Amino acid sequence: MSSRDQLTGAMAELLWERGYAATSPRDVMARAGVGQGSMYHHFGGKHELAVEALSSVVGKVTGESSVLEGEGSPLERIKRYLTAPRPGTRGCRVGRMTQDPQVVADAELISIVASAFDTVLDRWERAITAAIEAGELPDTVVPADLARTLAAIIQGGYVLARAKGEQEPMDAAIRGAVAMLDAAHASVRDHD
Amino acid sequence: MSSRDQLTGAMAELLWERGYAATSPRDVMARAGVGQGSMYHHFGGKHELAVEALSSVVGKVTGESSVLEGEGSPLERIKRYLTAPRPGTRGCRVGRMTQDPQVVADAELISIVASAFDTVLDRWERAITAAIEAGELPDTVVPADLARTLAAIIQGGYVLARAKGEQEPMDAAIRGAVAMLDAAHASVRDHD
DNA sequence: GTCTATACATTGATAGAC
DNA sequence: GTCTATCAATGTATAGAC
Repeated sequence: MSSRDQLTGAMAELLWERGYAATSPRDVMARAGVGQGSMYHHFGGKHELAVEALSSVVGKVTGESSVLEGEGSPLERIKRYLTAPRPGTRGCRVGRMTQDPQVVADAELISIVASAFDTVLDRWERAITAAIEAGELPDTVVPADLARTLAAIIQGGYVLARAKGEQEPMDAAIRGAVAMLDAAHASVRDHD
Repeated sequence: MSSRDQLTGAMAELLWERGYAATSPRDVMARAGVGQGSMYHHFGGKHELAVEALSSVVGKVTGESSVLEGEGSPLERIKRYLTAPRPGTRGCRVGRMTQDPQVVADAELISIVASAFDTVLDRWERAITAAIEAGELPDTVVPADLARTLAAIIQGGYVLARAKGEQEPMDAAIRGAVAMLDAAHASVRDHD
């Protein structure tokens, strides 16, 4: 693997583990196993390296086809996506960036984060719309709203898990969400 | 106001605006309008000052009686608490700390955060239990789970709002949550 | 109690040899 | 392309005068 790839890989890991502000070029070079000159040859500096690393992470996450667009009924897909395994205490690779003041102040970095959420929210919205059309959710539900609610539950689950240093709050938040979706589903069926 | 109070106040503000790692003792002293000697006279260092400032913030937030324990039916109180104004792009004073690697690694700081969430989650849980007993939510709902779901929606709402630099994602997430609670409520009534 | 001066490590970047 | 040496600025803390 090239020095360049070693560097973006190491930066991606460190962005996840420590965030942007807390990661120094020295940390990245040490993990990548390359010298200082190598890094400043391939990249203009920390900012440029982070842009490339974060873009790569977001590309991988939003590039792969989502469970939300897979097999099964819309509500099944929604619940399957919600209950997919998520190590809560490690935090979200993308969402964690929003709490880093240096990232939010950096137009280029925050726009990568914003567009990643746009992509995910769009998938949520389409799955929810399909669920309403399939009669699995009441038509009083606004897809754009519920999309943000469900995305927030995952993001907030990470916050709760990190606050306690345990996985359980994340899992509990997801179980509660699924229970609410089931109750909403029940409220539609009863009106048939 | 004493220098000591100026310092804790300034640190509390900066913890909110920039987090712990990104706040230097120099920043705090500048905002507090005191010299260096003054700070190191009152506090052992940055850590000690942050502990006092964060404890004070958490004390104020969890000390005041919550809307969750106020007037109205349990479900009304839950919805009123959810829809209380929250400037999303500023982030949560407490929740933001969980994404700061230096805070999570600091046993004293993270325990302040954890206990703040414990307090809030306990209030959520009691209100939800009361709503179930009042027949406003289905008894299939697990209070401890839904408490974490609703707390996560607020925390995740901050993340989405900061990602976009807008208030709207937070408000949308809350509207979606209220809609789901209403749907769940409907599913109970129909079974009467 | 508060101030200024100073110390020492780390950060992010540059210079220049190979 | 990669290395080591070095730099100016900043972060955190101490010293010592008043």
